[in-house]
Amino acid sequence: MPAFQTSPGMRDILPPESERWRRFTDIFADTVERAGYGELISPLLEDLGVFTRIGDATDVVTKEMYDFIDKGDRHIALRPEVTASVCRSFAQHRPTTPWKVFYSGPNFRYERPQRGRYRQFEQVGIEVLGVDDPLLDVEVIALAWEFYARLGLRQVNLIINSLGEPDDRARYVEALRAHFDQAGSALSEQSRSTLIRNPLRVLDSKREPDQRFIESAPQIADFHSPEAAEHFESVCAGMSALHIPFEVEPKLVRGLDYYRRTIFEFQGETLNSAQNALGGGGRYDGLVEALGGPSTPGIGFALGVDRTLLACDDEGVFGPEPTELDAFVVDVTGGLHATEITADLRGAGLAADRGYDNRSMKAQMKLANRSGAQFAVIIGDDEVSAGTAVVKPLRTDDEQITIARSDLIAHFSQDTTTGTDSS
RNA sequence: GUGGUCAUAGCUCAACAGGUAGAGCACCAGGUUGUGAUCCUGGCGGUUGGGGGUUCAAGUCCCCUUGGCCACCCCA
Repeated sequence: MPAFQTSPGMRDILPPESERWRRFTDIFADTVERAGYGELISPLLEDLGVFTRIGDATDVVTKEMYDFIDKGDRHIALRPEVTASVCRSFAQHRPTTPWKVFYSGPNFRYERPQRGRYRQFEQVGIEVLGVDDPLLDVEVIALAWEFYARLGLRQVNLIINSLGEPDDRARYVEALRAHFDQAGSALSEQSRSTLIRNPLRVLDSKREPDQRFIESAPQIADFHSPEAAEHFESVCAGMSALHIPFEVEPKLVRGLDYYRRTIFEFQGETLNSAQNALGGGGRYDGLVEALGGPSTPGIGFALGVDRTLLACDDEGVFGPEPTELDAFVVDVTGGLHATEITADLRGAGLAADRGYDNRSMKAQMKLANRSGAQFAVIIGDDEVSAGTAVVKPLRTDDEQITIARSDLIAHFSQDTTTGTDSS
């Protein structure tokens, strides 16, 4: 056992898995940049107050926050999510609207880790501030949908709901409270304490005794104001126009208190664990104001990288891809020639690696094979005295050839431009 | 935070009812006097997560501790 290991819920992402992570964020960035979103790079640390605005009834704020006092007596927290930071940034810089941004990076929540749930976890997401249009809701959801499609994921279920305007939501919460109060002690103990803090969340309970009360609970749709109902109808109509399959789930409430009106969640069909939420989001029209900015509508989503990748594993899509090398230089004359040749190849824009420590030819050829390189470039005493190099194909049965050292770069440049074009 | 379960070589696992640790893969070296991916041979590698206890004897039983996983909770 090593002297040190990662602390709970933290882990190293090693190659080749890390390459897949980067490709994941690259594809995400490409997807949303084509829709007019620009990247916002915001701090991992914020004033604690930025996050307490998320809502004091959410566990994310009350018990999962990593916070500390810094040397200047400021109360600082590691971000548990990014939406609040985006709104803080908007309130601080007052960019012109619509402000369409995306982000990717780590977030921190102090929870008990398990598969698909870590204390440091990666999310990608987008946020749009300053637009009330329900067709923006459609665009936002559709971009997530498109991203899943680009990864190759097929077994993803989209569920949506509307929490109504703040007043609708408040009336609904009271109705729920009254409903569950009737149940009295028949309700599970945990749900009874949840009921005091946040009646909406009782709908999330998976405990058996609660189920029949959840079944018979009032429906949010009955509390929608005409405006909220119209907004939601437009969202559904837009989704249908794009032929994106979705399901309206009246019991979907989501965890963060700032949500208003449209909310949605993507669930992985193949993930039968409790951590099946691949991503989710919704409208949070009051959040910028709560952070000291002007009254501004907002909507966005966040997608969990870990869980999405787990779903990809289950579907056998978007696997790690081995790094591609054009050449691996085997030099059994001490290594100085390999130093020159790899530098030349790399300088010409080719991908080249080499063996070290002047190991035996057999050992270096094994490395060459394992490296995934297309060709081995072999330098021995004969080649040095003749001023040549041996080029041996490693992926085909073609014969190796001997060419002049001076022709090496030209040979490879030609071969790779006419050869495998992976783009 | 609560409950359950597990922890043996770098990885995946084995070791009858307590008797002093083994395989496959990986890695290294040879078989092939310059040439990998196959095959054969050999080698490296573990104070059995850590600490304490019971016993003549503990990977195996008991307690504590650390960590993983699962469920609750919550969410990505």
